[in-house]
Amino acid sequence: MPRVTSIDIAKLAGVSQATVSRALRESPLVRPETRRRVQRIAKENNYSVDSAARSLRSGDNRTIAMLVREESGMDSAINPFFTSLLASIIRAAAGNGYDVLLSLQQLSEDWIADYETSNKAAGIILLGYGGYRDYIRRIALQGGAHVLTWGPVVAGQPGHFVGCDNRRGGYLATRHLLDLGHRRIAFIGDTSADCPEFVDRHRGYADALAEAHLHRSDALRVASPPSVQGGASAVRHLLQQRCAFSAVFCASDLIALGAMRALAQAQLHVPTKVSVVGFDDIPAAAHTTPALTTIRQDTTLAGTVIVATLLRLIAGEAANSRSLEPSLVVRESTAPAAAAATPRSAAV
Amino acid sequence: MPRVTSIDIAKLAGVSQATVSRALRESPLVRPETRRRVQRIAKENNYSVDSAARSLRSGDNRTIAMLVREESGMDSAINPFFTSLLASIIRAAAGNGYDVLLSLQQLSEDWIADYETSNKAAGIILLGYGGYRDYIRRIALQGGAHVLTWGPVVAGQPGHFVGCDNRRGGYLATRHLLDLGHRRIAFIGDTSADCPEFVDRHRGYADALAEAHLHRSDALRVASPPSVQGGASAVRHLLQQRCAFSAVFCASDLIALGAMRALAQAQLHVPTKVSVVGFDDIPAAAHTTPALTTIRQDTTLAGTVIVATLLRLIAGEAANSRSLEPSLVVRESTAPAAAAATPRSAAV
DNA sequence: GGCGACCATGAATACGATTGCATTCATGGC
DNA sequence: GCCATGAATGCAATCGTATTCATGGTCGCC
Repeated sequence: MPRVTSIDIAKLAGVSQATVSRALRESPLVRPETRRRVQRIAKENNYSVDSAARSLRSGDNRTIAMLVREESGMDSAINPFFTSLLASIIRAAAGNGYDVLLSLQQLSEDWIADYETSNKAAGIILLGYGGYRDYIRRIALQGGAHVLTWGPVVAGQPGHFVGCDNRRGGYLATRHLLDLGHRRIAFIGDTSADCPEFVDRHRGYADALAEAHLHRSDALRVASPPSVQGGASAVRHLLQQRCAFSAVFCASDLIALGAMRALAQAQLHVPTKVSVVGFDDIPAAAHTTPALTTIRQDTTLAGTVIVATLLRLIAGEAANSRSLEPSLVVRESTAPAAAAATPRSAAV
Repeated sequence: MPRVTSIDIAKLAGVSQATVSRALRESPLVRPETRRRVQRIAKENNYSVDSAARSLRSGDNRTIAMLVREESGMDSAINPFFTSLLASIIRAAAGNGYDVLLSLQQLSEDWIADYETSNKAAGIILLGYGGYRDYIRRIALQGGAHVLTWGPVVAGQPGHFVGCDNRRGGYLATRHLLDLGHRRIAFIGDTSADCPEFVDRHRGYADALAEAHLHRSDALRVASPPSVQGGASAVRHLLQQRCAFSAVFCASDLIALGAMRALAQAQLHVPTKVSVVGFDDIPAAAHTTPALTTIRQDTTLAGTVIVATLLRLIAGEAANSRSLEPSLVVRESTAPAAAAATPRSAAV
């Protein structure tokens, strides 16, 4: 069956096609009575404006594209933190009348062209591309596209960013452990440039240690991919090294989940023997046993800010990068340090 | 800056706009040499075809819309099983040259119109709408839209479905527990019409019990929302009732997570005191302590089948609903029944 | 050498809506 | 009684691309 067009509606309503268009866009130019009649007839005939035609003619596009980086090593699942963020972004976008196009393809030289240049989307959100500074810088300097990246805000860096204040988060986590009396606090997470978030979290960790006049030991710092497996093997590594520690700050909740699992397998009870703090506050964090103490990133707020900032960019207005404040959520995985019991003695 | 159009490229290449269009679409009508030159110039000038114009003129649309139902009670997170499915669908769609528009809005009378009638998408995938049979039936009978629903396949039901054979899954789970010697096996999950998946899983459970000539006790069946909290309170309820059981079949992994948590809190060790089986095989299932034995739904396959079926629908070809085979994944949360130790005696 | 076949290209049009401009009609002021 | 005013509507020109039809040139073949 052929598509119903505004011309058909015009005929049925006994008005011109122009009037139909105006009536459906709530234009004050058309008499309220006429407007309602046209709208009624349109609805009765199951008509709705062709978005391609509208977009072509009016030149405005009501969709934004979102590119989520796939952890190559991970099983096909999307990082749960991104899932929350993604949901919140979609909601915020919908609230502003925007649709969201979701893609998981690798960020490539052509990606921007494929989406914004081809007018599929009015703007682009990048999730998980914190490590692609150079690429993002190039795009930003080249101009022409509206790109917003979720990631650390660095002064002077070209491009637009919304992210969490990871350094502050790392500080809060470590400070919490220090306040509980812990002195030998391990840090698990990859601090290579691939993930600048983790670098900042480690900085916050170092800040807190320095503030407490504690020496930071390299033996207590274990690189790890941001996955459950990564966290588990990092803890195993730590135990093998027979390196004493009473607390672990994990650079992400997934790592923390793995760490808790490995600790349990080594008969090191959390939190009595070892305290664990994560980062992100993914939904699962509240449901582990024991429930995970962690640094919360408010994804609802983040989604709102991300969308608001991107829309400002699209509208051609000035938009600042913005760093969001994380907060400490104390649950069951942390407890005061027991003076005597060091993991070394407890470890097999 | 004004948009670069195919006319600009035509001028630069010294050919007509028609030739540009043809060259970029790899038309054999244009001489290979010319084609390459045009493509080069297009790339150099950062040009790409305006998708709105292309879609309007050619009448074909390369995006599909995906509507994911939000569990109203849940914290804003998307059900992790749907997350996996969603990722797999996006990948399959991309493999076929389709973009995916993701929406979380409530399914409403206008939703179809908003998306397919307005030509935003060529087809629609519904996730989590298994309970909306009536609505889906109406849409199917009304025709005009290409809708594919993830959910149980029911013979004679209008509309197109791809889903898991939940009854078979329920059977496999229960059968596994029976094989381990369990006789008092609880079922946790909502079996109201809201979630036909769960109804079928319960049927499979009943099948297995009947096959083993066991009497099915209503006391062992606890309704529960499909969430971690739901699973936890269901187990607490069961324990309060002082109803003996040595195994639990949970209608979803999230429920199972909650169940395991509640059992741990009640000092009932899994799997030595109580065995637990879940359903879905979400990523977290492999990382719990103990790791969860569960019924796997192959999301990668599901995504492929969903997209393939929908594309067939869009192409106007006949497409059958299809039921996918689930499989049992044995991990650590199930063990042979200990003849003596019934939870009743162990419960506080 | 002439004629049709064929290949590569260009000119022109249509997709369906938005919107500037023209038009109509009623009204009111002088 | 006539023109200026303004509200409501219609006309027609776009938006950028795909595609049909026409055209010019090349080639093969008798």
